[in-house]
Amino acid sequence: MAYFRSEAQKANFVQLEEEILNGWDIEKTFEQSIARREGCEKFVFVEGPPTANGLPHPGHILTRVVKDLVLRYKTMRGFYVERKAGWDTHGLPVEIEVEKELGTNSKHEIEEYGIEKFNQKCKESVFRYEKEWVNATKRVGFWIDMDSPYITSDSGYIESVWWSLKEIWRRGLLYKGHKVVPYCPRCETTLSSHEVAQGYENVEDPSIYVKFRLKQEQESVFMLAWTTTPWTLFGNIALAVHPEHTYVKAKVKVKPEGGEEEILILAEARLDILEDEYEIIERLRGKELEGKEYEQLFDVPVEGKSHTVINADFVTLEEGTGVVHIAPAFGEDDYEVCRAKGLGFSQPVDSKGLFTSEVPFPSLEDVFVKDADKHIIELLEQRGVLYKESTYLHSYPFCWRCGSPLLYYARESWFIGMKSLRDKLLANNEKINWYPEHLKYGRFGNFLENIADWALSRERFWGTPLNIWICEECGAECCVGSIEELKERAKSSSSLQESDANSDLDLHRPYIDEVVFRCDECGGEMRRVKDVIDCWYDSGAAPFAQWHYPYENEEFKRNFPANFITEAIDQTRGWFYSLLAVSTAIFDAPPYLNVLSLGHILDEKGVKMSKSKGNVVDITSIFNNEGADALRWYFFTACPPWEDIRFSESAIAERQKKFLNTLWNSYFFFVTYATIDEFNPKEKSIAIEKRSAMDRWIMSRLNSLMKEVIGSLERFEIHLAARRIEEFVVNDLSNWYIRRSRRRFWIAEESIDKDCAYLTLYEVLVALCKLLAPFVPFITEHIYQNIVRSIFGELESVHFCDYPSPDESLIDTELEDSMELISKLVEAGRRARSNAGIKIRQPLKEVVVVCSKGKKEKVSSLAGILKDELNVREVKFEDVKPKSVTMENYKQVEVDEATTLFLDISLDKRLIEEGLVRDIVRRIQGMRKDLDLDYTEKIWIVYEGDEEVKEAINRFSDYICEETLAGGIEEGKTSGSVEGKQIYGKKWKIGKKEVYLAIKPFQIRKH
RNA sequence: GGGCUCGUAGCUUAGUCUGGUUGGAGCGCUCGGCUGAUAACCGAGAGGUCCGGAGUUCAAAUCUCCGCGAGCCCA
Repeated sequence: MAYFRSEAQKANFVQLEEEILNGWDIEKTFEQSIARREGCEKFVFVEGPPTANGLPHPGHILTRVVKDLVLRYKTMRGFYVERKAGWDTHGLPVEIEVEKELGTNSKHEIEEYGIEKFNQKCKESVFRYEKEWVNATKRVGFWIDMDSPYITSDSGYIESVWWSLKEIWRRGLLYKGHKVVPYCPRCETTLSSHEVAQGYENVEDPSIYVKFRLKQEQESVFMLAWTTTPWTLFGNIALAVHPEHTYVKAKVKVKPEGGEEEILILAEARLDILEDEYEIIERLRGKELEGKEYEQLFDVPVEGKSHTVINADFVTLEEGTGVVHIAPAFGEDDYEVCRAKGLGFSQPVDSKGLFTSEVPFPSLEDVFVKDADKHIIELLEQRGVLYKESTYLHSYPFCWRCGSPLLYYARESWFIGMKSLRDKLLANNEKINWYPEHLKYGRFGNFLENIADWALSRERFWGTPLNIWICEECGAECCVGSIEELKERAKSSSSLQESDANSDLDLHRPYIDEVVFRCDECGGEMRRVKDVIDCWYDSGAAPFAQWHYPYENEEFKRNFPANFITEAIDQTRGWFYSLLAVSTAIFDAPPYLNVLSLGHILDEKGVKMSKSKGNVVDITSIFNNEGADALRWYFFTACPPWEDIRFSESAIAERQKKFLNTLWNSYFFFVTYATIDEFNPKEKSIAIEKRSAMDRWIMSRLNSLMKEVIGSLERFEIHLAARRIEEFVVNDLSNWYIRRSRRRFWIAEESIDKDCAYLTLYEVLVALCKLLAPFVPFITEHIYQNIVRSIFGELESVHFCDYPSPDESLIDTELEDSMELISKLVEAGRRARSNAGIKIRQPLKEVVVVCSKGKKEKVSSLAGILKDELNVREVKFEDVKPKSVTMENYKQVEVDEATTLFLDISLDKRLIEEGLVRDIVRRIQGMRKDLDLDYTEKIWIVYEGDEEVKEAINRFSDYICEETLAGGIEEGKTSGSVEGKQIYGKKWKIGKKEVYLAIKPFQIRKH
């Protein structure tokens, strides 16, 4: 009886994977794999929620397989690893997709279309590709619970987010201010940085040097400033100089027409921009200029203090004059520095990018700012404050949708005061392990050091509504933290809509906008701030909001902080930050303890794969051609997980050929012979120490491998673990152990040695299967089902097993070293043969190894291997080269400094005869294969040849028959058929001899 | 413009932290061999400005600085 199912020599991985997926589905293997670990120590994972309004990209697949690897590994290591899927549903990216569909171009048009209908569209759009996501997730083998995911637009989720915002508000960390944002005046919307990055173009802008006259000076003294955006001069509030740089007062020799001699102040390092002759009359530090007042350029109303020289570290000397024109309405740094210095603000531009009536020139009113540059330059000239004018080539952002130049523009915004939490952020970051490590104090740490307040609000539609109500009468603020509180406070709860799916309230706009409160202070009406919040806050709240904390809090407490999260590097300032920011603000604790940052996927040419570049490889074709295991294995072995990875279908196919095929071949070899011999691992038990050196060697290698793999995985050095396994499979197992041990499996009779070989190979395959299960879950499951579950039924899946742990007592480093030396000697011997032009099939008399006594002792027990591999009758080890070893008869090859190998290349009649016999055997084997005979099928052989051939065959007929499974070999002319059975004959040329060989299958088969 | 990371053969990469034999593999290429794991394997060969330059050192792919190129993040 055969204990294993026979396999095809050539694996069909795709079909195999589909069968496994089906099996997992039926047996609920995923669910069971978690349930079986209930009560064990938890390993907490948080899924970074993707947005399903586009197709999954290879990069998404990469993060999914890395997550899967780690979670499967931890489960096998005995942890209880729950995995809740999540969907990110809010935000501008979603709105833009819908806008494209509707053809709308501005907020105004959306409002006309109707916020209710628009948000409904967004809600639908966000799950448009859910099916594709679910399919790809399952197909690649990512085990995650997609039946009860967290969804950021669910009322429960929003309620938790509201709770957290109220916590922040109560601590006085949620405030209203201005933020300078990239803004499209035509679409009347702010753009995310991602969108801005898409639209940079090189353009020529005016480059002008403007003179600002200092007050309270005897002579005409001007600060000389440089700008490429003349229109922002109407918003000028200050001039900034660097406190430490050296500035000069330069007396310009040429008098302007009708004017007096002028003195210009600029950085000494920028003096070469002056076109006229000058004389330096004074040098001073930037510090000394601070506080000087200057005359306003144009008469624009300003609230607060203004028009003084200030100090700022961001001033550089690489371009301009070292004096920077500051307009807080139009620049981020400008805004920040003015805020910090308590300066005023002026905004002479409306939300469409047109000058308002605050500009003291009727001709400019309602003119688009970018169109006004020329006119403004003329005005400056008329006033005599334009020093110099030219043009400047630089990159400037344009709206990727409509092509309008973007304006950096101050908008009213709600902020979370992250700056005040800076030290806590840094302290919590200390508790996090970053992989790779450099991110901790590098990109991420630097970012935290310079953290700015979080601009939380968005003047948009589809998002978590900002839960702040303001009294129209007295300005009192109120922040709502739960649905209960909302209902209580609402004047008329009839305006709250029931959503159709469940009876939860729909907390989105426009319904929530209708909810009006009565002010506790003055009895007036309180209305909600119209904004929604940044969707990054939504996902940053995932650790608690996915459990609806604090309204149902048991799960959260058990799942905080996370042990592990991973996403691509671009999330450093995205999700990795938003998680830490929210968690620090609310719990003052790190939300995750280990974070693995992944590289990006590049195409074959090393260019980042992106939709806009059109170089995205279609994942489904890989699933259908190479399969998920091949894809996974490629991702794991190609490079360290944190580096960018080049990706192409051919690279995956290559990896598959190398590794998966070899693994399959090893497994196929075992199953094939185990079936022939009816080997049953359950019935055999032989202690390792009783097995051969080869067996003990592979077991030692296996246990060393386990140690290294576990070590690497604990450090997320996935590539090292995977590459080590690949080396083991290809070099140690397939190319050495199995190749060397083949003959032990072929022996027909029962023998202890054969049992040892079977048991060893079986044990290695089973352990390897478990070791590989987190990496390539399909093929390992397939192998496990056939060779383990069918025999030892207790664990139904390889993914229920414990991860193999090394048995130190089986690691024999001395044996491993000896084998390595043997392998070196084999290589050297082959080199010698190759040099001498003698093929390996030709037996030779002896090989002499000259080496130290120590080496001899180490390897002499393994000399048989060397004898076989080199096809020599005898192997000798000597301390010094014997006299009999001469240059004429021996080929000499250096192995290492202290070891030399001499191969006897002299041939006698007997050796030549043996060589001939082996050639004949080889030809017959080839013919068996031509007929596609079963490995166990017996044959008859008939031959024809000269006397020498006859003699050789006669002498070695037993050997020939044994090797070729022949019942007999006889001389004779053959043609046509013998005993009615078709005969297969062929004329061969062996060396200079012609030999005719014919074979005929036996009637009776062994099976 | 700033920060971080990366740059080794036609391609994918090891080695870089901790300086020290002749920079090591795999794929591909050329030649030879082997053949019951066979779309596998073994041997030999061609192929390197270790991105460029400078410095430190007895000694630099490795350490330092300055460039160049790529990727990401931020302006």
